[in-house]
Amino acid sequence: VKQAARLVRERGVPGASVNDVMGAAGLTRGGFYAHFTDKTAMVIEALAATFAEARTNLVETIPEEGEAWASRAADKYLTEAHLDAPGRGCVIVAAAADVARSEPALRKAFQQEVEGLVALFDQKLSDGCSREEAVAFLATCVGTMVMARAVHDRSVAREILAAGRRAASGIGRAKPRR
Amino acid sequence: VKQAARLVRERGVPGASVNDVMGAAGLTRGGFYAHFTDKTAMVIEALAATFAEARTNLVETIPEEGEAWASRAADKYLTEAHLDAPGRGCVIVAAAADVARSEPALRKAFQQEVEGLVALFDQKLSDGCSREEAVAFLATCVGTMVMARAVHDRSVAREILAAGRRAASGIGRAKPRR
DNA sequence: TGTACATCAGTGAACGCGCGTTCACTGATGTAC
DNA sequence: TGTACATCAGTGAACGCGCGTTCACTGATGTAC
Repeated sequence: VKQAARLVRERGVPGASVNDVMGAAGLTRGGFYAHFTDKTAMVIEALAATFAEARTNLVETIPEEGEAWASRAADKYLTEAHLDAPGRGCVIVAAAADVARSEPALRKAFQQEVEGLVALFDQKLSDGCSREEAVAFLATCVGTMVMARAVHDRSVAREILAAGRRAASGIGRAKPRR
Repeated sequence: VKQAARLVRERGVPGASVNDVMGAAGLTRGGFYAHFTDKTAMVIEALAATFAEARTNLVETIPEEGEAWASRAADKYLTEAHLDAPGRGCVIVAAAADVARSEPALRKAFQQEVEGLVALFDQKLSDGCSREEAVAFLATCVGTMVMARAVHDRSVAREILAAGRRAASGIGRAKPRR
């Protein structure tokens, strides 16, 4: 029944209506409250599922560490395939702006998931890098995808993705001494 | 009548209802179509107004160039004041995800505005920097603010802002030689 | 093995509400003569 | 200067629609005896 995860990513939190989620699961609207207390509860469960997916895709699947990890993760995340498949992509890109306008319960759940992801990133970047760089890596990836999705022409989207890939890849790199 | 600009940034595109915009302007719902052909047309005008604001705040107001500009612009953009005042803040943060799900006309207008802003950033970064770095600068700032807004605790938001500030400030910097 | 009953996921109609848009209208303004 | 008329921003009721949620219900399942 977590078609919710797909619809939240495709259409945002307000766009993922109870009707449509239940319909996508082959059920009718009324039965919803046998599974969730609330629409918010559904969104929170969808967050958990999609962040788990992200952990698998970006951390468990990429064996490298440090700079090499950052480079491979950025290359995997900032692709046209990801651009074109929001329903199977990053939930932060799709829903963070909605979460920002939502009730504290949802924001709390979101924060917890983000912190978990940052902790994993930090571990991967490890040597010589701080949590700060893990956060910056995530923010750069998210910002890049948000902008690439919003733009009209494919060529412009590609330019944005390329710029983001370069910037994010460099984050694990030892800092210039100056 | 561009209270629209404020409401789009506070509540997103679907959240800025025709009723509320007209109400905020002291008018009633029916008169809307004497000013705009469409809700989309209103959003497009709101975009134009808010991007103009951004150009003033981040380019015209900051005389420095190159690395110093990036540093000052990031410090100005990634503040708690901006975090707390979405209605007077960056429209990309508030609405890019909505634009990504909207009709081509809106996406086209958004793209044009983004390109204008990137061109200005590029000019400011000028020596030794490419358009690519102007794009990365913008993406990093946007991603940072999006995440900082969505998180629940002030302390976490502050951490994210600080990380973004550091990453964005470094973007005008001469690259390490390696 | 066979009957009686409790459980509970799922149904579908209904609720009150806000949305974007339309439409016949009002009433102040400005021009024409 | 004074009357007649066109313009058009703004009004407020109405439209069809989809939203989240509720509620009495159905019907398959599993347990108790």
